[in-house]
Amino acid sequence: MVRESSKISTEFIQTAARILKTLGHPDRIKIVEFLEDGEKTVGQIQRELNLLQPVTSQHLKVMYDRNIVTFRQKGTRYFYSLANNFIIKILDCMSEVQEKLDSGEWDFDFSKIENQKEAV
Amino acid sequence: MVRESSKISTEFIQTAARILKTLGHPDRIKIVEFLEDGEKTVGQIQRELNLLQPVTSQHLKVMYDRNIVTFRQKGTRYFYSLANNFIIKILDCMSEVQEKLDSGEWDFDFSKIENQKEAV
DNA sequence: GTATTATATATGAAAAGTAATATATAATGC
DNA sequence: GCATTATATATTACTTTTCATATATAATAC
Repeated sequence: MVRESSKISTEFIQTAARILKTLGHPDRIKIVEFLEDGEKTVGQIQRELNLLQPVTSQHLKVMYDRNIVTFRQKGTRYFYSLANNFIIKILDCMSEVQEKLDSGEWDFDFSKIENQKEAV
Repeated sequence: MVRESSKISTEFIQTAARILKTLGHPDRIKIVEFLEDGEKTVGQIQRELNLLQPVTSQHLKVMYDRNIVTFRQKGTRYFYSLANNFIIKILDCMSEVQEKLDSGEWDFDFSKIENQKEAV
């Protein structure tokens, strides 16, 4: 459970950075969390998150291009699902952190980073 | 170890997105990984990653603003260190995934997402 | 006090990401 | 075939990020 300081490979760092960056959007986190429940159509996702259809498709396309989600097509429906275990790991990680925060075991100064104007 | 599907709160999603996005840069992942070893000065980080000094400071400033790193000043030296446990969790997560990939237990199509031109 | 070292800040250009509007495509129901 | 439904793609304006160059600041060594 505790990290052994085995260096992360350069190759994996590239990939990980790409994935973390892509998941660094609230709606995309919500989408993958929703998909953890099982495959969903674009319409289901759109309604669940209250997004515009093209925006939903755009997020899914970006995530498909980066190997975060995959899909199967059935008629006019596209059923999207999570493409790999890394994503599930990240979701697990977020859940664990949320629990620690909820239980008060960890503290986190949300105010410090939210709704903050970008720098550099 | 297996995720209980307790919804992640909207508030935390905002924060998590911010953090994931910020860590979504190869050099920044390398920096936090280096910091896991203990606090480091800007110069140490710069030399370790072979970056320009202002670029190093810029990365550190962005991460400071988003509560990923913190620092103490001693003379002209700034000693940076990790600011919270969430970051360590993410590093753990990446290590675990790397191990699974190395061991062949998991497979991941790196080619699919690397050096790829952006889409929308 | 002058030079040097360590680091921060300012600025600007180029690249990437975001979100909206409009349009295309393709399957389905009638 | 025609309308409808589900989704993708194109385009564009806007915002943010990234990286480099230049400069400022402040402590230290001499």
